[in-house]
Amino acid sequence: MSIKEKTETTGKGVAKSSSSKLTFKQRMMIKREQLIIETVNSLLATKGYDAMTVDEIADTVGIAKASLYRHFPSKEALAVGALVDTMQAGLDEIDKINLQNLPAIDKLKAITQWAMRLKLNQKMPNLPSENSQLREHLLAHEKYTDMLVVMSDNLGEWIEQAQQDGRLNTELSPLCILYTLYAKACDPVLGFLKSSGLYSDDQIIEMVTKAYFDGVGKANEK
Amino acid sequence: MSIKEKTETTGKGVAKSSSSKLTFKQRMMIKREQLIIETVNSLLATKGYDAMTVDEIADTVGIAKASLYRHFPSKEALAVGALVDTMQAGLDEIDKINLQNLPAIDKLKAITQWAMRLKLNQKMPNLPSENSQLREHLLAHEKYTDMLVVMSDNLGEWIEQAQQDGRLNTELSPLCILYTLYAKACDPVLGFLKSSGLYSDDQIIEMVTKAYFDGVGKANEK
DNA sequence: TAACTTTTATACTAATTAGTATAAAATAAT
DNA sequence: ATTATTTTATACTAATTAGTATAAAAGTTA
Repeated sequence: MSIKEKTETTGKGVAKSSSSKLTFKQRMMIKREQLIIETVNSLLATKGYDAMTVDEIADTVGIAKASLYRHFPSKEALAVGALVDTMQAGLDEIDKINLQNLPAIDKLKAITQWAMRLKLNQKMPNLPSENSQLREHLLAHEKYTDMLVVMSDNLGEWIEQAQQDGRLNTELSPLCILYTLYAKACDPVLGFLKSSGLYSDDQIIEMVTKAYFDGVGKANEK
Repeated sequence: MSIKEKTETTGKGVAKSSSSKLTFKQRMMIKREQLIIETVNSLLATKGYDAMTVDEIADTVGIAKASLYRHFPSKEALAVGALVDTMQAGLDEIDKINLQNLPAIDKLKAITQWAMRLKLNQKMPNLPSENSQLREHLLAHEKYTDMLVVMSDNLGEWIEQAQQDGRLNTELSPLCILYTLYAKACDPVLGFLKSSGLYSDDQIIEMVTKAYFDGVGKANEK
């Protein structure tokens, strides 16, 4: 590889390189990297990290394994890349929601439903289990933890605002609400309801949203 | 092994053998099998099926691997055994709750909290992910699916009763409520809140119960 | 004590899989 | 057309791990 046109990718984001004009090759590189990330996310969503194999990723993307390792140096880097990508998508969505002038409670509903739709479409990677190697790596990955902090800060503001607006249960600590919100992104209920075949995706999202915000108990004589 | 005192175990439950009088050896066998199951459940709770190794199980229990394979013929059988055991514990708990004369809504709260406490104590095995081999095996295992049906029937009755009592949200289908209830048994929120170090187990259970039944939204001006 | 059974430690196998090496094929650039 | 670069297919390695074989040690029964 010649030095003068080093493509500088491997999950670090080609888009951020100095020159804003990209060569055709670089654009292809980005495109393929996106395809890889999507594939990994889908596999993480359906099989989980351990059961997902690198050969499988390469086959699904439709490139050789060697080419895969040209983008990402290891299986873990692939997974971290996918998780970072999903996190970035979440941050982008938060920005988008912030542009609209909604009450905080509706912002919270919007981001929750965005995450649930991702999960329903099997694009939301499963969280690595508590003792996994991946978990450690992820929490050691500065970019990821930074994004997590930014996201938590944003959501935290919404939560506190919604509580001040009297639209969120003030008996629950903001932290507790934050965590339950994150949990919606990996709620197995969505998959259960989907596989029952009784409901459309929209119906499922509506039901679970209602259950989450209004509770399953009867307090809803609005 | 002599035929006349074949111990007849490997997860099928020694207790059900013809003679009600058990030899010392048989009782030891049962005791050890319980220890194995507990260990597997704990490992399934913390690491998940894929990351759990058979050598690890043997080491943790404190017996040789060969002895482990005398009880269970495979790693999958170990996991299924553990899951069946947890399911049985749930059914037992349901029976216990049914003996008390509680309103259906309180029965539902009781079983939910029982499951959450198990999860908090890392005794609740993680559900196998959607595409896993284990999932298939589990759903092919008649005993397990039978138990699942019995449990669902029981919980379903409670749910419908609670709805008739006007204590459960009737806008949600019983199926939806059933699934959200099952999901509480593997809710990552419990682990998050615990690792925050801010709350006791009881506080966590109280918070999550409140969030679940009353909702995070503000409808609770009782 | 002697015969028998079970457990253990150890070492093995066979399969899987992350990651690498390499040479041929394909693609791009001059 | 020729040269340089990238991709691919293939085969390899080293590590892990489920499951088995075996012989010695421990324990049980007569």
